[in-house]
Amino acid sequence: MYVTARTTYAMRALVAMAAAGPATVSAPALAEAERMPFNFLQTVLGDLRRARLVVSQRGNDGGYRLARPATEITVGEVVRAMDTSFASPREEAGRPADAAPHLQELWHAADTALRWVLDETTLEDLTRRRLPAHVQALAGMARDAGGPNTRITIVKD
Amino acid sequence: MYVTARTTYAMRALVAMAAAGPATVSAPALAEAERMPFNFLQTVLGDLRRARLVVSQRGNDGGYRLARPATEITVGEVVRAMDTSFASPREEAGRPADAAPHLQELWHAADTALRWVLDETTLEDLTRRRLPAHVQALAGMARDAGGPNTRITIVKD
DNA sequence: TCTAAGTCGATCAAACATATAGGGAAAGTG
DNA sequence: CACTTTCCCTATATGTTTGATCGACTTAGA
Repeated sequence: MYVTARTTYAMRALVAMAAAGPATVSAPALAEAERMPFNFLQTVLGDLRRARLVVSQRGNDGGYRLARPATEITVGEVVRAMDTSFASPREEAGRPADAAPHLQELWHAADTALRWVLDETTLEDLTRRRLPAHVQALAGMARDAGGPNTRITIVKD
Repeated sequence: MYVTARTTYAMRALVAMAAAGPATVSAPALAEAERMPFNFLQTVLGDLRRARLVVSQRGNDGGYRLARPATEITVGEVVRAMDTSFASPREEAGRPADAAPHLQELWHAADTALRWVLDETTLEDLTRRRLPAHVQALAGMARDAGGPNTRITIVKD
């Protein structure tokens, strides 16, 4: 229940591409700018390409760029593409337990809450540094909550 | 980014205990009722005990019971106690990336959204089968969303 | 043709998730 | 006390994921 390094690397690379506009950005340039291990970043970029979130250009002056406008790529989409834990073999394990029939409903609610944030924030929002209003509000709540309580942390980066 | 089997086993066991009221429930009884692998459940119950969410009683007619009223134990608390992925070595990896300074804020918002669901639902809510209003609303959204879109699935069970 | 750059696949160690097994310790019961 | 029930702890096994590295191959442009 956390965002993996893979995913944050992917997000950072994508935001960098969004910032570069229509120009291609080479993998070495991305690794340099974001201080990511180059070889690892390459495999991440390969995943992004196969997920059709970016397109690549080989040869001299090649590199990567977004496959679609930054306004049309949501964070949720990226997370789903990168995080292999989705639809994992663990998924189909249990039948709905008799003693806790409402657990399903609760997990669905949590799922929806998460999508409410991640599927409504685009790469453009991140580059323009203007998150959707409700996302900003939630982030504000997190800041103000104060106390050093343990928390559910899907936070990463 | 999914709820582990450990956590759902824990939740199911806890809901069963909440339903049993002040009486103790033995590990074999829980394993039977919930169809969980007995040996594995034992290690889960040990974790719950060390997290002081349940208390145990040995000997004849012993077993486990909630350490506090079901109204005072939230799902978020249980998830935090069970999911070892929190505060993992992955946590401290990266400094806030230059190119994506708002990513942090976004993850915080997602975190808050999740807690908004999980920290406001208690074991009592689950046994009484009456989830908080906003949680019900979110669950409803999930049902109505319809389409066979891929989704962020922290759903498990 | 030369070469910079992306592409692909193999490999690897460490951690984690999901179990299974078994021996020991404690708390009641007869 | 002996006995049973039940919890307690630790070790082992297996498969998957994560994070990372390396090297050989292919493509596109100068």
